[in-house]
Formats: sequence, C-alpha cells, structure tokens
Amino acid sequence: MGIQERRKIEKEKIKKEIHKAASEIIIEEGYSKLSIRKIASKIDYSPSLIYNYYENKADIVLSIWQEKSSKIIHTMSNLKLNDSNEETNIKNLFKTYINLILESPKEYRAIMLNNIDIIKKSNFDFTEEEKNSLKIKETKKKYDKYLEEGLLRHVDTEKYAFFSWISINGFISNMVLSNNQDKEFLNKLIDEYVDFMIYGLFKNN
Amino acid sequence: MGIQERRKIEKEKIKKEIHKAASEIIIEEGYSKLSIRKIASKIDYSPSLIYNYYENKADIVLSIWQEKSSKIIHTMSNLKLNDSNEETNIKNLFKTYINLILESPKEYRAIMLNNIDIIKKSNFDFTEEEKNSLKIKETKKKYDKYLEEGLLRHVDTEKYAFFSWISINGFISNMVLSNNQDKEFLNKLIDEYVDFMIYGLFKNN
Amino acid sequence: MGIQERRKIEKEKIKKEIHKAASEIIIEEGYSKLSIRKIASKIDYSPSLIYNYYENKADIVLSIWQEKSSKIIHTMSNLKLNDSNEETNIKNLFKTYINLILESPKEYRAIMLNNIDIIKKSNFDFTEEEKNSLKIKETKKKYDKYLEEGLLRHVDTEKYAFFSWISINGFISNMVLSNNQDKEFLNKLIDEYVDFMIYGLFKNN
Amino acid sequence: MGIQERRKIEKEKIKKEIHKAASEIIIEEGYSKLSIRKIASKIDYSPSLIYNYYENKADIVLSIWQEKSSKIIHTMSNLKLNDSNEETNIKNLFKTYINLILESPKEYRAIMLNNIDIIKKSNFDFTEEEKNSLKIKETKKKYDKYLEEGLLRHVDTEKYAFFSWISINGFISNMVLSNNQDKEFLNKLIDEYVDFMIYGLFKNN
DNA sequence: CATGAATGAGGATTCATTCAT
DNA sequence: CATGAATGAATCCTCATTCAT
Repeated sequence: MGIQERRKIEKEKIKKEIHKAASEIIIEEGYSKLSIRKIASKIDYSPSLIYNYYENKADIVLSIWQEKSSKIIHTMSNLKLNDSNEETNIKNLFKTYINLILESPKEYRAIMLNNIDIIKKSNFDFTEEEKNSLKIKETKKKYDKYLEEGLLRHVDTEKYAFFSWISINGFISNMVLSNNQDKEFLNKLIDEYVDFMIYGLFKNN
Repeated sequence: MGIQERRKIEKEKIKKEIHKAASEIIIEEGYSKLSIRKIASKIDYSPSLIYNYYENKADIVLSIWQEKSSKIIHTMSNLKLNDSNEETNIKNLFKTYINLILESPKEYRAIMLNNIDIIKKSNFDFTEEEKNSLKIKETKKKYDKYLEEGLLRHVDTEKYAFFSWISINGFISNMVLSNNQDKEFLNKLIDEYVDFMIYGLFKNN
Repeated sequence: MGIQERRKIEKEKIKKEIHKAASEIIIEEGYSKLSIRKIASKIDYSPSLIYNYYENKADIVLSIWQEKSSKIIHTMSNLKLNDSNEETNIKNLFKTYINLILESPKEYRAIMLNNIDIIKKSNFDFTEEEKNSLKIKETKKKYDKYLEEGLLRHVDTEKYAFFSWISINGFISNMVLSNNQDKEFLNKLIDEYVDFMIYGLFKNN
Repeated sequence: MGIQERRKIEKEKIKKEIHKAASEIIIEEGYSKLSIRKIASKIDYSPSLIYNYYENKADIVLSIWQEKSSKIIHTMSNLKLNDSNEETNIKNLFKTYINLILESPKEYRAIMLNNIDIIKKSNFDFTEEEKNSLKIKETKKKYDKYLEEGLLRHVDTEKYAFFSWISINGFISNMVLSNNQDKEFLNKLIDEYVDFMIYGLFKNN
C-alpha cells in the first residue's frame, strides 16, 4: 500500500467521522441544531478542518441523505419476493420500504421537515419526480404482471402504483411525526395499513 | 368615518401586510428562513415596528396558521352531504378537504413541512394528535353509521378512519409538492385517488 | 378656582402618578427594570404622555431621589433631642437617620447600586461632598458642645463627626444589601451598632 | 520559543486586552454600561471575537473580579502580625485591607456598587453572606483571643467583628467615592479612622 | 494536514424618544 | 391633552466561512 493510498484511506476515515457526527446531531437534536462547531467538537477537531473534507454544511447534509437513499435503493433492488401468494409479495414490498424508513425515523423526519434545498431532487421525498420514480415504475410492472395473471381487478396500473406509494408516504409521514416508540404496535399498524391500502385491488377479496 | 375608525383600519392594514409578508417568506423560503428582519425589509419598515402589531415571531406564525385553519374548519363543519349514495357522500367529504388545502398549496406545504411547535395543537396537522383529531372522529362516526346500515364490509372503523386521513394526507403532500397547475388533470386525479382509497371499503364493489 | 388652576392641579396629579409608579417599579423590580413603557402601562397611559410631564427617564429618577432626600433632610432638621443624657441624644440622632433610610431600603438600594449619573451630586450618597455635608457639620457642632460640657474625651470633633457618619453609612450599606426583613432583630442590631460606634467617644464608658 | 508558545502568549495578550477594556468601561461608566460591543470597539476588534476568548459577558466580569479578589485574599492570608501590642496588630490588619482596596479604588467602587450576581459568592463584597465571611470569622477569633488575654472589654466578639468590618467598608466606600488623591493625607486618615473605630474596644484606653 | 484568529451577517427583542395628529 | 406610529440604536449571542500560518 503506497503512501498516497494510505492517505486516501485516512481521509476517507475522517470524512466518515464527520458524516457520522453530523448524522447523530441531526437525530438527537434536530437539523436546526446542526452546526459546524458542534460537529467539530464532537469529533475533536477544529471547525475549519471540516472544510477540507466537505465544501460546506449543505454538502454534509447531502451526503447523509445520499447514504440513506442509496441504502434504501439497494435494499429495495435486491429484495426477493418469493411468496406463492402475490398479494403477500406486494404487501411485503411496501412493508419493507416502510420499515427501512422507520429504522431511522428521526433522521428522516429531520430531513423531511427542513425543506433542505439541496435534497429536493432526491428520489425519496415526495417531489414532482415521484410519478416517474423508480419505485413507482417497479410497482407498476408488478401490478401489470398481476393483472396478466388475472389476480387484479381491472385498474390503471400506473396510476394505482402511484397512488399506492403516495398513500404509503402519507402513512410514513404520520408515523415519523407521531414518533411512536412502541415497536410491536407499530408493526401491527404497518400490517393493517398495507392491508387497508391494498384490499380493494385484488380480486379475491 | 371617525378618526378612530380610520386608525383602526390603518392598523389592520399594516397588520395584514406583516401577515402577508411573513406568509410569503414561509412559502418561498421555508419557515426556517423566516425572520423579523426579513419581514420588516419586505414591507419597508423597521424591524421594531412589527412589535407594535404582533407580540413576537411566534405570534405572527400562529396568526397565519389560524387564518388558514379556521377557514378549513368552518367549511368542513358546514359541509352538507346529501347524496343518496353514502359512498358518494364520504368521497365528497374527502374531496372537499383536499380541494380546500390545494387552494393554497404552498402555504400548506410550508406549514406542513415544518412541524412548528406553536401550531402543534391544531386540528389539521398530522402530528401525534392526529388519531384523536376531530376529523378522524367525525369520519369514524360516518363509518360506524355505514356499518350499521350494512353498507360497509366489516372493519375497525376507528382505524380505517385514521388510515383514510393519513392516506389523504399522503396524497395532498404529493400534490402540494408536485406543484401541478393543471386544474382539470388535478380534479380527475383527486376523484381517482379517493376512489382508489375508498374502493375496498364498501361492500357492493 | 380658575380653569388654569384646575389644570395645574390635574397636571400635578398625573405627575405624582408617574412618580409613584416609577418608584414602585424600582422598589419591586429594581432600577434596571424601570422603563417608560412599564410606567405608562402601570398608570394606564401611553408612554409618550410621560414626556409631557418629565423631560426624560433620568428626570423621573431624579425626582424620586429628591423626594426621598428632602424627606430625610426635613425629618433630621426638625428632630428634637431632649434626653438629659447627651450620649442618648447623639445615639438617637444616628438611629433616626438609619431608620429613615431603612424605611425604604429597596429604593435606597436600587438607587445606590445604579450609579445613576444624575444623582451623583446629591447630599445623601457617599460622594466627595460628604465631608462638607450638612449632617457632618451638625454632628460636629454637637460633638463640640459635648466637649465643652466635658462629656467627651478629647478628639478632633470634625474628624470624628465625619468618621461617625461614614461608619453609619457602612452599616446602612450592609443592612440595605443584606435585605434582612426581621424588624426586631434589625432594631437590636441598630442599637448595638450605634453603641459600638459611639462607645469610645464618651468619657464615662 | 515554539510556535505554540508564541500563539499562547498572543492569545493571552488579547485576553488581557479584553479584560482591561472591560475593566476600564466598568470603572469609567459603570457596570450597567458595559457591553460586548463597547469592549470590542475599544480594542478595535469585532464583537464576535470576544467570544473566542470568553464564554460570555458574565465570564469577563467574573474574571475581573477574580483577579482583584485573589490578590486581596492572598495578601491577607499571608499577613504577619508580629507586634507585641495586640491592638497594633488588629489595627494593622484593618489598615492592610484598606490599603489593598484603595490601590485600585475605582475598580472596587464600580464592582462594589453594582452588586453583580456573578460576584455574589465572593468573600469580599458586602452581601448577606458578610456576617459569615472569612474575614469576619478570622477577626472574631482574634477578638476572642484578646478577650481571653484580658485585653478587651467584655463584648460579643462575633458581633463586634462584624461591626468592625462593616465600619471599615463604610470608610472604604467613602474614600473610594471621594477619590482623594493625596496619599499622605489618606494614610493619616486611615490611621485615625482605625483608631476611632477600635478605640472603645480595648480596655486600657 | 490542521488550526486559531477573525469577521460579518444575522438572530430576536427592548427601549427611549420623536412627531404628527 | 393624549396617543399611536415609527424608528434607530442597543442588547447578547451564534454561526458559517475564510485565511494565514
């Protein structure tokens, strides 16, 4: 390992420390309390050091959001839905997503609530790109397949995929903001909500 | 018109200017960017003037929210649902609410996204009180009635009322954020969304 | 009574209201909390009214101080010291003064502590004029008389008059700042202090 | 001298500049006029700089007082009173204290007159804790010893220790406020005052 | 690479005061 | 006579950021 490589690794390490500290502050105290000073003091470096690793504060927040997003994208992309019952499969898809977000509700909430300019384009907030977002397209494909297989009552699959997701977002928003800590109750609620949302779609109900 | 009356009107006028300026800042830049200085500079007065009209910053924000919510409350309270088909009635209830909010989507968006402490008590945000909110209770009552009348499939009416509203909020959030201006398209989407959401509930579908 | 006279009386009345309100605020909340607005709201007039009766804030404070001073001067001037024992007489002189000040310790304290420019010249704080102040001269006269009468051990009466008063002031300062509310204890302490201070002066001790 | 050391010295220098500027403002204009802006403008730096050296305004004031009081405490603690005449010893104790304070009368005056919350705990102001202060206790001990040795007329030693110090404070206050610059005259006055105060206490007078 | 020094802009309030009405 | 409107200066403090070292 050359010296340059070692330096790169070292650099990456500090970058991650900054990232982590910032993330923790957001979770624990909220985005509005995030400050460069606070990050610096948390990692025991001077505030100015941070500017060697990130352009500015927004850059840090963006990186937090991107990490979050990419994890969600990755998990969702690699999700295996193998149940023989397709209704179960699609419900699991939604539940997986909901659970992913609710793993770190405070972070999501903090970012969601702060209208941060730099994050607006992301795939996971409810912006105008929503309709064209990957997750909607994927869901539409599934609905199309179910339709073909005669499982679904006749609907506009694209629209219903879209509706499904924005409803899910409504549920998530509410859960995130209500800050309910009771895991068991929450899981039951998730199940019931997905049932509620999907009920009318499948023929055999 | 006496001098006192004229003064009162003048006072009201400036109060409204402040209100409007603050509202615009919230809409355009987000709540976190709202400052007394900014309001003052927008209305071309000194910052201290504002304190002649409002107690403090919170007071301004509260007044914005109250204006908004009182209109919604009033309209919803006086809503007449006379259709012979109860499914239509409940759909109209949701549609009315959606339309009310989408009248000033940016304002709603700004306030919705900011979870402002002072506004927490209100009946129309989606905080933890959501489940106990007036509109959910009212909807539960309707669902109960439909259930009695044999119109509804057997569900937990309270839970479904709650789910209905958080789904609606998901839809509204998306509409608000997507900023779609095409009224006709929007109305069709609203119809379809409410159909989607309500479909599974009623027996005869 | 002419209209002008009535006006004058009315004017005087409001002036006194302002004076009283200001005094109360100083006593209850301290000089640093005194503000024109607070005075105005206490007397249920607008702040600007006050400027019809007093030049400015300093003017009000000055008038409070002057009232206090003139009362002290008046009482001290008219004090009758008739006891057959001259030591008792001089002690009563000191005690009267101490009690006068301690009647409104908070007011005294507030003014004493605030280094108010306008009051600096007064006869009753411990400024450079102290040595030439009326009360010292009077006390010297008494000491001279006692000396003549053979009651006093041989001292520089002027200096001892001066010393007496600055000691008294030390005592008062301490009492005022210590804010002791126990009247009985306080009276005993005053007695004892004056004893302590005077003890060495008189021959027969 | 390493770079770190030089930096430290530089830092200390500015800290002292701030300290000094604040002290001067307090002396010249009074504590109530002390402001961060004023300090900053006096040392030709921006107000925010000050927060790199002191936590806040209170921190500055505290440091001024601590510097002052620690010197006094140190000198008084190490004072050797070896005279064969105990009356002389106790007089010297008082005189030393008086002289220490009168070394920087304006600063003492400013602080003394302002009863600053942050300073309340100190041993050298004349607040309610006065009676329990170290110097009073020490003086009581001395008086007790003199009493045992048959030097003192019979008195309540605690009370007289207390009275002694508040009288001394009265004297100091007066000297400080009168701003007399004539050292020789002042020294004579100090002698005479302590004589005056102590005279009645000792038996052989 | 890391940092300490420094700043300027901005945050909410408070207040005495003036002035036209 | 009384006041409401308006202001400008002041308060402490926080922060992101730059720059020389």
